Amino acid sequence: MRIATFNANSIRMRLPVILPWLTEHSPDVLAVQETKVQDSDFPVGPFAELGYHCVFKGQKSYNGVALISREPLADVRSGFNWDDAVHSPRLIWGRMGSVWIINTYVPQGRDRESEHYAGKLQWLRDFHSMLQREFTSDQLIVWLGDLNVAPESMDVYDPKGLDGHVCFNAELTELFNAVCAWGFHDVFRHHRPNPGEFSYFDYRGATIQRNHGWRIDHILGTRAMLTRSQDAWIDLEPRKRAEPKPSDHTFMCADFDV
DNA sequence: ATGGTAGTAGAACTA
Repeated sequence: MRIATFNANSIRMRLPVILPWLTEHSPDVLAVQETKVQDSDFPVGPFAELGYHCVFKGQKSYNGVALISREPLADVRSGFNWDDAVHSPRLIWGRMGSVWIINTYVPQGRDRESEHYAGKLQWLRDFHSMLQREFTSDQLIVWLGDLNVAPESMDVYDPKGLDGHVCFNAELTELFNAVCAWGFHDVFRHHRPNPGEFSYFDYRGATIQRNHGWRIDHILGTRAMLTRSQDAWIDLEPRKRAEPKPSDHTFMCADFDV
């Protein structure tokens, strides 16, 4: 089973990137964040032509998540509570056979002093509660998406200069590790232990050429998924190209013997 | 360099 994640920064603008990538890499499931489209306007047709099914929860302009899969997903839910209007465009999950796929777009937080950062921390606590309520850690579960957390110093290009950022600080790391202690392991890092591997590069400042990136997109798995994982990688090619226009994030992908 | 770029909007906002 091949599972991938991609923050599209508008799924409609990114169709020329996503559709060829699906054809080339044939993931069983692609989790997308920042679709930036309300459900009535989601571009299901182009994915159907490639044989992919879509479930999604979005809104105008901001946020929005989707799961794009070869086979239809079962037991699809979004938000912390079914169809919750506030949280749904950031959380959608479903089941593919015995494997649960949880796709999240964790709030970025804007700045440390804002209520948005406090909301980010609360969002992670609510997510933790959802895990405890809905799942057990002995299940086959993948948690992936744009988590807006760089867990370790090696996950940012300048750990000294960026320390304290809303996506890279000790308080956030502690909370993130507490959520992961429920039962999630870093599948990407397990297979790629070396520094310098990033999934996000700011549009501003030729960051991709200098490898000035962040690893804030993640593929995590319960112990049972980690032991079944075979490989994981980041595909930088779509971010490097000028055309078709890239997202500021790129694809992370993992293979599992399931 | 409190800048820079991109997307959604159709002026600011979010990232």
